[in-house]
Amino acid sequence: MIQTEPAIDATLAALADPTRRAIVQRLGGGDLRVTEIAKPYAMSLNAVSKHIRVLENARLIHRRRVGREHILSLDPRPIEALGRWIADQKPVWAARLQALDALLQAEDAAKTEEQPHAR
Amino acid sequence: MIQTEPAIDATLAALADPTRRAIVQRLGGGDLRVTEIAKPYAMSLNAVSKHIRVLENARLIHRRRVGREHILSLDPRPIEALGRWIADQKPVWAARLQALDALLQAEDAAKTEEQPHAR
DNA sequence: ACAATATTCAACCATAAGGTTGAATATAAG
DNA sequence: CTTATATTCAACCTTATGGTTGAATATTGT
Repeated sequence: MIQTEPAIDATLAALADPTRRAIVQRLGGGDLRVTEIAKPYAMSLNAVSKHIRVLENARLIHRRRVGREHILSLDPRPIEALGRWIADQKPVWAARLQALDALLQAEDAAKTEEQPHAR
Repeated sequence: MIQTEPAIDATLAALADPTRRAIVQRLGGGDLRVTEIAKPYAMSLNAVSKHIRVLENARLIHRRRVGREHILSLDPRPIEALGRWIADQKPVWAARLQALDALLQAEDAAKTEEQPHAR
């Protein structure tokens, strides 16, 4: 049964961009305004604004308006959900890891064999 | 210091697609050939072949040719690395979660207040 | 040798993603 | 009231993504 979890889709897609992942990390240290978030980046404020919007749609950050400033807070819950998804798979993977190890060793051996006492 | 981890980029981007995530999950049960992987999907074999290529480039699966068949094995290590990345952030987020809880409660209260003893 | 099977390559298409610039909006400060 | 600040909206551009179809390649079975 092929399960499609749309929430995790958004989380993964949002985190796949390095700029956005950096923003998430910075927000781990505390709330920031849009302009503050944008400061370290070479790109335009508008581009950062868009990234923020993506993170917001993925429910990774939460926006609260205080006057003209928009203050962003990190909401770690979707990432924790992702962590749980990964943790859940772990037992399944134990067997795969072992099989893979054997496989890779065998391949390396074969590759070495390929050029017999290479000059 | 804004750290950019290109390996994690690829892992996240590869997993962000539901088809690819399903493939990863199926491979958790054991190795499969390309055609076998493609079977449950409505899309063309070619499309699946492309997805497989993406997973391969992200080092999430490993391909071994046996005659005309290409046998794919899951390599869970990049996902485990992702799990570690998430686990590493966890302590940082504890504080954020608390702050967020308070914030959301306050907002709900404000929203309820907005319509005083709504009819 | 020939046909069938397993898979990729190549070209193409539509839409999404990430970026830009310039104008609009909302609030704050002089 | 006027100006400055914070932020988004809108339009546009380029490149990436996910999909298609048709042909090519490699291997296996008859």
